[in-house]
Amino acid sequence: MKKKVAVGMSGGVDSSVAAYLLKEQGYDVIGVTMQIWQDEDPLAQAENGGCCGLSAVDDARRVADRLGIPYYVLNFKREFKENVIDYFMDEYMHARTPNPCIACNRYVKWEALLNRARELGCDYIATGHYARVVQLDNGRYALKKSATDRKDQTYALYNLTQEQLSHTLMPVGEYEKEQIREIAAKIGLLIANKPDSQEICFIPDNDYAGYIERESGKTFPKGNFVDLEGNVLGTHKGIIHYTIGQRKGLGLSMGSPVFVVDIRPETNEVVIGSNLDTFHDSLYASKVNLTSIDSLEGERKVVAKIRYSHKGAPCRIKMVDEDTVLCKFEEPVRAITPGQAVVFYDGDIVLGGAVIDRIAE
RNA sequence: UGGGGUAUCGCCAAGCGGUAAGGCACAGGACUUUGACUCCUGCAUUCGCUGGUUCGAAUCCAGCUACCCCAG
Repeated sequence: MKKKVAVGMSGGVDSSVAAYLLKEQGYDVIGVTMQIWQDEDPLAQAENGGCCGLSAVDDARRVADRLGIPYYVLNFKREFKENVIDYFMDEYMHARTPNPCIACNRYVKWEALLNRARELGCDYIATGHYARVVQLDNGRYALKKSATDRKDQTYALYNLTQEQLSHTLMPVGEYEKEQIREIAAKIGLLIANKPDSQEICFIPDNDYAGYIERESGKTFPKGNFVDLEGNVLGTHKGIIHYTIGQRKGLGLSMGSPVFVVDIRPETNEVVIGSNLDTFHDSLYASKVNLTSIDSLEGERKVVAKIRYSHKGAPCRIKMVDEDTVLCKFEEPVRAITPGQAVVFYDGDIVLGGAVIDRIAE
């Protein structure tokens, strides 16, 4: 009996080719698109081209027809609202910087989709991510970096559970992006040259601060920009507009570039410093999720990424209490940002990750 | 209202008679399944105002205006 797999199809190249590859590999494939957008206005939807996009359904359905697989649109609006949008807004309101894609992956693309897929009789779910899942000698399922250094999405997937990983297929992780586009073109998919998704999919105009104000109905008071000595440098637009390491949009003309080095919600201050002031060499992170190992004992040397596009930096990690890990870098890293994930790598394998709480001294 | 000084892009600032540097900010683009960072491009036909000298002035001269400092 063929194993049955539900492929999350966004209408993009990667997930479309993923469906094709799985079919070629002999799986019983069904295509599904997760309906997560909140706005029913077709005009607003047409604008949205991201991974969760709105041209998504048309494109995905066309691909499914082409591949000859069943296709369904599943409604995950509630799950997306509760686990991604609400979390996103709440983090910014607490002067932290969320990563909505990580939350979406864990709770919507995997948790919710896997449950629904099982109801449809599926053994696995699959996506078009550039990452691989492997089972290690210790029996655990781990994420492995994609075959190409140029595009690897394991960072955004670190928070998946063992249960989720054990029912996950990511065939695209074995290929280069160019190869995927070539395959798409070869099998006659119209979306072969569709641009990669980018930016926050549920905020089409990219004005996330305006979005938070509209959706929450709250306003966020102006406050002071201050330097590290406490001198007032100007007025900021409200704390939700800023993140650590930010340069643009401050409107501060200091003669040399200046950056956000801290955000203090208790005094409504945004602290400004030089580029050098954004570097620190250790951090505390909590909500630890381990993938390749059962538990983290003692100190361990790993490479850590502190944001999606970070190349990674060598460091030593150890647990300091039940759910907090201390990470000490060999060299200072730029803009350690509360709310962002820190993901630990042992070679190509994701050891685990956690959410950054604060800089450690 | 006696004397001295300064007035160049939103901010800082080169320029010193030969036809407006640069930095910051800002805008647009690239990059990017988060926010950022980074990179690329753009950004004063005009130099407080009005006259004058000169082939030619932001640069010299005169008057006016504004601000600053010292004397009051």
